[in-house]
Amino acid sequence: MYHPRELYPSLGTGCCLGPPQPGADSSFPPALAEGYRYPDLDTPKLDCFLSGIEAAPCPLAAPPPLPPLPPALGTEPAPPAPDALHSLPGVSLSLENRELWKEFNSVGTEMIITKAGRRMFPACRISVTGLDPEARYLFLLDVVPVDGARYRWQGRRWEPSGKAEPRLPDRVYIHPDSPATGAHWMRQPVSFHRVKLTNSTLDPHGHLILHSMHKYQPRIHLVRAAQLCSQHWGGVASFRFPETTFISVTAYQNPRITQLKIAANPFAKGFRENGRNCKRERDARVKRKLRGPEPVATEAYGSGDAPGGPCDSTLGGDVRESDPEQVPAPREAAQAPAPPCGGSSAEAYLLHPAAFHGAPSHLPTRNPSFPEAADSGRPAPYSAAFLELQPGPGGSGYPAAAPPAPFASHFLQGGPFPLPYPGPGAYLDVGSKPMY
DNA sequence: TCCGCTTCCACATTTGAACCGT
DNA sequence: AACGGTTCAAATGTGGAAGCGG
Repeated sequence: MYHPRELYPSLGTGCCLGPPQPGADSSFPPALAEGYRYPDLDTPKLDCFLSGIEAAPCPLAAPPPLPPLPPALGTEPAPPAPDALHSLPGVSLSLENRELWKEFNSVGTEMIITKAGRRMFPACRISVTGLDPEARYLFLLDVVPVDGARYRWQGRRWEPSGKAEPRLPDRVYIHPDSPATGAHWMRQPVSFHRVKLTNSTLDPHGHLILHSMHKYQPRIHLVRAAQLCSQHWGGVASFRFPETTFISVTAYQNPRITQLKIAANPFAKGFRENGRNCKRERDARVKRKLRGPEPVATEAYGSGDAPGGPCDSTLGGDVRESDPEQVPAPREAAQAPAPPCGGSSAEAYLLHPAAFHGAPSHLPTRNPSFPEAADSGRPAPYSAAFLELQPGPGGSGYPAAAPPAPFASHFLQGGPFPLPYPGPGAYLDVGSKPMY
């Protein structure tokens, strides 16, 4: 485990990362800050994100660089701990399903992206320790490009193939339990399994927008927030797990990844060797179609789960069955009274309909009046909309496909703040990168 | 025009939430 | 209120067609 103070000694111990406080000096050019603002929003409406966050004693003007990302996929064993940028002393995160991620990473993880949005699998499943049980925090996730290259599958491995596409607006997924107390977050693992990835630059749902055939790195951000709404800032911790690096694709390139996904993802059960959608079954269906209707005999295979049958699974691994991510908890678990974050892992997230999917389309965007959540840790059942920040007239100054910058850079660079708070489970655009 | 790469879409199947009746 | 069955939306990878550029 890397301690943040070791990674970022420049932060010191008394410095919190945060937006410029009222009256505080900031090196952020006012003109540039202006570029982040919504022309159609009244300033007071912006006061709804990260409100009540405790004042940072020492806002920083420039972000410290993250350590270099790992080299090519699968070429080097991932370090056992996340890299972190962090002003929350003592807080540490660990990747719950790290073994599964490592398995994918050893092959070269690929994530499907579609216009409608596709979930990540494996999902980031995090356990956190060291939080103040009484304080409240937000959990965020974003995905940043690893390098400035576009990749191509060369039959056996991924290789850089030219320059990356211009970087898209950054969007941040806000965990629907946010904000919740430290005790709440530490009670059980925090799952981001409902995060969706899309390649649609005009995506209206707020999914995280990625380019196909590019390498990305998910990051987890923890923000201390005393209340839901405030103009103050209480510290941030950003983590990334090198083994979660992936290449976005619109169709799987590496058949080994396909096999792993089918074997590990319960929704792909039908494609396993004993599934009715396995290749053998599909071929048989095609033949039956060509020959015309005839008595269907597929039931002879039974449920497909019977051991020793003609389609015995050879992929259903031990890891998968023991991994809570692949094995949904019994339905009773979801029905039983559970703590807000889900006494039984991800099941609790099912208590927050639509929240993980970002903002429902019928909800107004840029909701300025997100309901104050009582300290029950239970967020409102619906999220507000995501927000999209366009580059301002001053220009962002970011090169296309720039190397990943710390999430906190948005704040560290002095603005814009406060960000509009789109509500838990929604996505927040903090992008300042030119789209084209 | 051809070819290769990439994207898109319909499809069958599985899962789980919602609904309804008992 | 609890339970069980049914329905339906959402999720999965597949495979072929379409689009695009060299």
